[in-house]
Amino acid sequence: MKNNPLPKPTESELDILQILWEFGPSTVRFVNDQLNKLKTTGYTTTLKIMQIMAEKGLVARELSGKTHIYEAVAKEEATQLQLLDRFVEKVFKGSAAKLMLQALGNKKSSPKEIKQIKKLLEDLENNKEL
Amino acid sequence: MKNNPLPKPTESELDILQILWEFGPSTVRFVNDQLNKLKTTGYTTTLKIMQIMAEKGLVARELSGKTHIYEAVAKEEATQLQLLDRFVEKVFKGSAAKLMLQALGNKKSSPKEIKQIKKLLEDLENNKEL
DNA sequence: AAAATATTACGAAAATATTCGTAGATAGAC
DNA sequence: GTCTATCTACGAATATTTTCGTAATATTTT
Repeated sequence: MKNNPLPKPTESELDILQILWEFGPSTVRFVNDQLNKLKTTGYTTTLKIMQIMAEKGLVARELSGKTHIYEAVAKEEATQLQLLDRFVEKVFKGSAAKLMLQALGNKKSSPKEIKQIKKLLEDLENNKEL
Repeated sequence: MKNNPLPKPTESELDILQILWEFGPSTVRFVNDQLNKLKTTGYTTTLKIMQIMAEKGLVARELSGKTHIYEAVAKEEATQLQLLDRFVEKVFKGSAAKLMLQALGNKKSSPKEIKQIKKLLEDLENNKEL
């Protein structure tokens, strides 16, 4: 029994995962309709990518009548974290702090979000271990 | 006179930019040697990518004797920010706060870095505009 | 100057990702 | 049943990125 880590999704695959995360198990038709709110994509293109994702194990599918229902196997937080690690490594040479300083300094965050982050920082300061 | 925004660098291009940012203007030979500390890459491969980067405007080059000296045109902070924007959009659907919560919760940051971030957050709270 | 060494230019091959046409299968409407 | 709409499978075409072989040019060594 294989237990390989899931591969890094490509950009198109990530678009599809976002939809499956948001709406739960879906048909290709539904996913394609959602995708087309952002960019035009042919039905067979979406189908093909979802088939590839199934081969890679990023999604699972189950037959329901004549159509397949696709479900994300890659979990949202785990995938985000995997991509974040890579991104920090590649772009910020491993310095998550530098990333955050740039993100905070240049993006508007709501006061509520800022409070949330401050609280987390205090927790981090008090509790060296998390 | 053109003033187009610089294109998003590919992964290999980013590896090269990191070296030029760190060491300043360099020859292909030097960049390739540095790259080979991370992964094996043939000299002509590095040369080709740097030539493409010059076409795109990501780097500039100047002849010095027989060799070219390449220099980053894309600035480090601006490039990081450009990539960060894209990344937040694609992976976190635009929520920088969510990204930071994940990054803070899962990465170790030094106390000094945490203080730095806290200070920035206070500035953000006091001064709605930055 | 000839030989050895290092560099650039060019283009093609390989690897990866994306797009879509076409054919065949299935389900529902008539 | 037959017709129509929808879906899947398959493979090929396109696009992008990465890799590298080869030839031409220039520099250094002997």
